[in-house]
Order: sequence, then structure tokens, then C-alpha cells
Amino acid sequence: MKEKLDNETEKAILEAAGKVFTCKGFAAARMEDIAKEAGINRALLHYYFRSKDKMFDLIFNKRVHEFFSGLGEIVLSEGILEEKIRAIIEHEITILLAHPYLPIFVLQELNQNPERMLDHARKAGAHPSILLKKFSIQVKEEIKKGKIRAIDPSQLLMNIMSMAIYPFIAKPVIKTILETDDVGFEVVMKRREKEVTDFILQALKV
Amino acid sequence: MKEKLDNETEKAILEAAGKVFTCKGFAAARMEDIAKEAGINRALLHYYFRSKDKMFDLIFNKRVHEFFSGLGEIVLSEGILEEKIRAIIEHEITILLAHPYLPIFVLQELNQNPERMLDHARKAGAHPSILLKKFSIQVKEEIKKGKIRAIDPSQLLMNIMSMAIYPFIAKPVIKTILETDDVGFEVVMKRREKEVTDFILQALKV
DNA sequence: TAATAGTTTAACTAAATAGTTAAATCAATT
DNA sequence: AATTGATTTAACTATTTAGTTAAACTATTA
Repeated sequence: MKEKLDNETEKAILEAAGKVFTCKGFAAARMEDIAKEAGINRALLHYYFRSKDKMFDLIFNKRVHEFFSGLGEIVLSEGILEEKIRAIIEHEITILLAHPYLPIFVLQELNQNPERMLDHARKAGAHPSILLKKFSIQVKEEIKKGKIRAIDPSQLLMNIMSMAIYPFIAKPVIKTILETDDVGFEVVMKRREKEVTDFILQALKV
Repeated sequence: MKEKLDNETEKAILEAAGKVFTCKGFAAARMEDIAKEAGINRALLHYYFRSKDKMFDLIFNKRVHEFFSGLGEIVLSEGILEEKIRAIIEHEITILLAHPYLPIFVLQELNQNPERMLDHARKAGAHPSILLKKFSIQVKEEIKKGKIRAIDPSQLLMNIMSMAIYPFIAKPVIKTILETDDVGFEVVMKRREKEVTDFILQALKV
């Protein structure tokens, strides 16, 4: 046998599939595209992974995990709200600078097939609503203590996630409006980390 | 001739095409789906509109227009910044409550085919960057006058648009986290109009 | 050297899909 | 009643695509 352990082909295929599915979405992705991207042929694709659906499931689940990962840990960790907000923004923007197609891919496929969301919620140990509850408790505490102004925690969480994630979804629009290229976009997004954090903390002042 | 003027069939087709393309995207949309949705057959579809691509172009351009419409008028209008921010949020949330699939459809297709953005920018009378410039001038004026704190106008505009639009893209996620249904989602979004406006104005205080 | 697993090639099947066409049908108009 | 345009039916074509298969080839390893 050639390489039983370091089967680099499987890795190459998965990476290629990740790229193609994530950029094009399930319907527009072609097995031929994936094969070419992996530097192999279609036959070998099916030799490793039986079908397009099976491959897509692997990739999609991985992407969902990447997209939602980290957020839970941050929310459930010890620490004051301000630090958590900083951490969420930093975490999201860092992930999305490395994987700009992540949100549009995951959210597009979730919109096509919302049951998947519930599937994923069931599979995940903690139900997503647990996170909101934990977050809400902390927000309400800080409101009661007079540390921040009164605000609906759900709306605050939506604000945080929106400002971190949306610009990556609207990237072509933003590039056009700012008259810049991919590099310029990245620069703006890096600066954005601090800008958004400041914006939120300012909005929470009593 | 049966109905030369009130050709309701053409309308039905366009409406059906709008629905199917907007919900599924170009690649996943089937001509058969559109025909069924319009209550006719595939042959008649091609009798009215030659090809899938031609139909898609019609729908896509209409959707892009709907998605971006209004924003320009608001930004270019007379009036103080605060009122414009209120107007933008109200306008976006109102449009998206009526057309929840608008942003994910337009942005997904623009990400697939970013040149379209430039095409559209060229076709539109005012280049989108004009809007940002006008907006920037007004923001800088209000900063100088001490009405709002110092902030990068691009980042502020991104914040406004993000908070208004993103929740509609992340609808399945939000429904799961909030443990609610479509009706509950709409209620939250209606409340959101005021919440987001307050949030932004608070964040802009000196 | 022989066996073996990975890989390619190339031809294939089966299904889905866009698009076309001709004939028939239907409903209103003249 | 004859005409006309809208619509359906149903059979097509051509293309794309997922998936299969058998045979040949390759490099490793036992």
C-alpha cells in the first residue's frame, strides 16, 4: 500500500470540496470542479467519497461548526460583559478574515434548508438558546448594577453579531462603495475590530 | 386575441420567477418550478421569455433595484444626520419585512458574480461611492460641530446597514436561538426598528 | 518478483434539465 | 362560421451532470 497513514489525497479532496462548495454552494458546485481543484479525476472522487451529498454533508457540518465555534465558549466563560463583547468581535473578525465565504455559505444553505439548523441544534450538546439565556442573565445583571443602560439582550446580541459578520457578506457592495480591492477591504475589516467594539461599548453607556 | 393588454400570464410568470429565483437562487431554480408556480407549462415559459438566463436577468435587476432603492434618496436628501439614520433603519426594516429573502438572494448572487456589482454601479446614474462621500461630509460636519463623537463615516454606515439587514439573512439562526416562529421573528424585527435607532444614536453621543 | 493499494483512463449509464417543435385545443373576436 | 392568438400536450434534441465500471498503469512493500 502506498500511503495508508498520511493519505494526502483524501485531505486534498476535502480541501478542494471545501473550497468549491463554500464558494459556489451545493447546487452550483460540480464534482468535476472539485476533482480539478484537487488535481485528480472524478472517478477517484467517488472512490473516496461515495456521493456528492455525502461530501457536502461533511463540508457543511464542518463549516457550520467553524461558523458557530468559539462563540459558545466565550459567552459561557467567566468574565465581565465588556470583555466578552471584545472577545466576540475579535473572534468573529479573525475567523472571517481567514474564511470570508463562511457566513454567506452557511447562511444561504441554512435558508434553503432551515431544518438543518434544528438538526444541528439538536446534535450540539448545548441548545443555542442556552447561550442567549446565559448572555441575557449577565446583561440584566449589569443593567441592574447600573454598569450599562437598559437594553434587550437579544437585540444587543443581534447588534454584535450583525456588525461583525454582515460586512463579509456584503463584501462586493462594500468594495464598490469604498472603491477598493481585496487588500483594502481587509485593512478596513482589521480596523473594524476596534471600531465596532468602541461603538458597542459607547452605545451601552448609561 | 384573448387578452392583449392585461396579459396576466406574463405577470404571473414574472411573479413566479421572482419567487422561485429569489428563494432558491439561480443554480437551484428549475424552469419546471417556475412554470408550476405560475400555473402554466414549460413551453409557455419559453414562449414568453426565451431562456432561463434572460428571465433571471430581469428578476435579478429588479431585486438589486429593490434592495438598494430608497437608500440613495435618503442619504442625498436635506435633513440632519439623526433623521437620516432613523429613515434608513425604518426604510430597510420595512422593505425586508415585506421581502425577507431579498438580501440573501442579492448578496449571494453578487458574491458569485461580483462583476455584476460594477455593472450595476455603472448603469446607475450616481456611483455608489457618491453616497458614501455625501454621507461622510455630513458626518464630519456633525463631528466638527460637536453634535456627535468622532467616528469613521464608512464604519458608521456599515454599522447601520449591518444591524438593519443581517438579522434577515440569519433568520433561521435567530428563530432557533429565540425559540420562536415566523410570527415571533416579525415581532422582534418590528421592535428592532426603534432599538437599533436608539443604539446608534447612543453610540454617537459625545 | 509478486502482491497490493492507489490512481488514471475512458467508456459507459441514468437522470435531470434547458430548450424546441408541431399539432391540437380553447376562447374570444370578427 | 372562420379567424386568430394564447395555451396545452407530448414528443423531441442536446447538454450537463452524477455515478459506475473495467482495464490498465504505478509505485510501494512484503
